[in-house]
Amino acid sequence: MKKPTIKDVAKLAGVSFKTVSRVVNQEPNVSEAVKEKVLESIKQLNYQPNHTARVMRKAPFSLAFVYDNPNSHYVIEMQNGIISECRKKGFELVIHPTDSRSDEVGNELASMIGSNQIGGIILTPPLSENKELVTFLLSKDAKVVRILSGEQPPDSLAPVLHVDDVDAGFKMTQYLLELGHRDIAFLGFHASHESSLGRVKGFKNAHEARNVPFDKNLIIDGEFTFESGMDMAKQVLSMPKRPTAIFACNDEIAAGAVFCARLNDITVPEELSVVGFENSPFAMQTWPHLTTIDQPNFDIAATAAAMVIEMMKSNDIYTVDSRGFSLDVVVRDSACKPLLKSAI
Amino acid sequence: MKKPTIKDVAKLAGVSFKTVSRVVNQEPNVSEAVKEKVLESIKQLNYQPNHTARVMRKAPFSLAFVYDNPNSHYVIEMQNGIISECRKKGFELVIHPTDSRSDEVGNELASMIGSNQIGGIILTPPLSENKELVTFLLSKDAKVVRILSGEQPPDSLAPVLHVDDVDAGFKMTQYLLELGHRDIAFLGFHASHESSLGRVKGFKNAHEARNVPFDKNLIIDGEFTFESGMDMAKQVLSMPKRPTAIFACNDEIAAGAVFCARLNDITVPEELSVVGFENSPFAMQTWPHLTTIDQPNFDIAATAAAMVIEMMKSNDIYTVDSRGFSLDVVVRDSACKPLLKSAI
DNA sequence: TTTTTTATTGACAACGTTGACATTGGTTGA
DNA sequence: TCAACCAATGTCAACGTTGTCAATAAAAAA
Repeated sequence: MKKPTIKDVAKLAGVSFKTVSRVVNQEPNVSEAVKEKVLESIKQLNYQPNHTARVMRKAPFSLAFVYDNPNSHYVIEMQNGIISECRKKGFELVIHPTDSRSDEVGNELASMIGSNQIGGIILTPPLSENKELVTFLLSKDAKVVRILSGEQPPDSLAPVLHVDDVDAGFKMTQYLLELGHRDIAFLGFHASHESSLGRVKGFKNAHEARNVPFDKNLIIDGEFTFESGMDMAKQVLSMPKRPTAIFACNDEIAAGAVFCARLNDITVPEELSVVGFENSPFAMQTWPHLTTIDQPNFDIAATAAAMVIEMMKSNDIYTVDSRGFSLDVVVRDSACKPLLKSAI
Repeated sequence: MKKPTIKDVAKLAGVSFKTVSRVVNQEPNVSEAVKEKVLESIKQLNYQPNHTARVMRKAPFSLAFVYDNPNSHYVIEMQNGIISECRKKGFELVIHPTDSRSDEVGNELASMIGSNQIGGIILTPPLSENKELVTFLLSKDAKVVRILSGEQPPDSLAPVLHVDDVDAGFKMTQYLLELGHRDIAFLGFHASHESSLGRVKGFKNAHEARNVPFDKNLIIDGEFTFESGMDMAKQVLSMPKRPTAIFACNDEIAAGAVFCARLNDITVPEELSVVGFENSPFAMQTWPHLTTIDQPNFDIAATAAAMVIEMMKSNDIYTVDSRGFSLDVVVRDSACKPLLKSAI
């Protein structure tokens, strides 16, 4: 009981296999009668076009999602967004986690492209920041879409889905300033991490917009992890003039900061407001629930997938436009008005 | 500048394209001199075998990872394990999240198999518990490997990677009993959830093995979520005879329970020990860090992938053996000896 | 009616690879 | 010396599609 081919269908329907192909591909110029007969035979034999043969004659129907990110929540949300779009369009997704520091990324991807498996690629930070990589992939005839944080990149190599970190950092800082905080620490600055650069920039901008001076010493370097969050909070909380609020560069750092505050008998939010960034599950599993920034990862990813697919389908120079996404503050319970100084 | 084919290489090396094919596939009976010449040409042209054409002539080189699981950490660990194995063997992974309650799963997968994209399938709970589905997939000539929790299934349809929940539940309960707890609540029983059945069974067995009676009312039904964990803990903590320990069916429930205890001014672990299951990131981001059960997801997944690949390669009836994985208690800070009753 | 156009269908090659089999030339064993 | 063998290489069909172009029949225009 072998898999039926297009020829089996043709034989059963009493037409040439080319006609069947036409019906399957919904090409014009097939008479209603024949079309019906063919469809009937297809159903009867439970025929399914051989995807592989089809790819060989036409173009790849797969795209790759490339990431180097320890944050499983982020990855899954992105992945799900991409998959949902792929399903709709009949494309397949290949997952490609990688180490952005290794030189192999390019070669690995090139080999997938070269072997005709992959037609399009979705790049997330920090890989999407690597222009050399993008140029290289472009030279291999792949369609590339980048998801980028931080500031809008100046180049137009490939479409960008831009997550406006500067604006989000601004909004969040503004929120804290409006609550009355004047000494806000920023945890998780990372010079090589584009999105942290953007968030810091928004942080600074918000201060300037309100004419609130900010202390550079309150911008702390660190990783995007819980442990690092603890360390940084420790640094900040032992300062002579202890800040009244912490702007953590992501929720894990925030969770670490809350944890550290608790270890030092500092109550959150009464004595210390802590806000996060990302709206990951951690935000809801810390006490108090974290006020944070929500990032519509699913939608971003789905849009990215739609773009790549569009680019793969219309193979001409026609370029899809870049898009920006703005993020919003999700108010929960980890930030409130600061206590009066005298009360501390 | 088109992609070079095997014929281009052949022309350059001055041999027939079949010989090139032999070199590429490392077949025997090629003289050293010729082999060297061909390899040289391959390098020079940067030739890459066309994966698609290869699949068409031989068998699929892709396998699918099918899951229906809201837990991103679990999914990513599994996924990474599978991918790492796929990389080694030159296989490609297709991710297939799905809704286990829908009837479409079978059809979706059948369509991937039928179209020659997928040769093997890795099924996780609860899909792996669905014998009908497994039988159906088997009938479509797919290689299937199941990852199952709970008790060893009696059938031998397809190889199983069995996670020994009963044993793990036993170990954890034993740990609590040894600490001196006698009133232990079990949060997160779910009749349709195989692994919860296994964990409860281990829970009961441990009590019986030590001749400790247990109260059936302390086994609470609920979902595997933070919110549900809070609800269940609330139920249990308001009982007249409040338990001294909580065995949560996963870390999220445990985190919810800890949270709930805190809301009720019950200190963990002094007044209430709470243990989790899974060793997810949440376990380290709750205060105190959760004592929990570690599940080697990466290894399990990698083994599963190795099995499917083995089955795909050796296409005969030769069956890969099922395997069991035992889990261990990770002792952290959320459980300790119970206070004397008089002290409560 | 005859010619031209158009819609429908089919024959055949091509995609890039591997499998089955044929050919060549050299080595072995009687 | 010659048959038998074997290693090395080549020829050609096949995999299941789609693209190109030709052939037919029907409809429209002359």
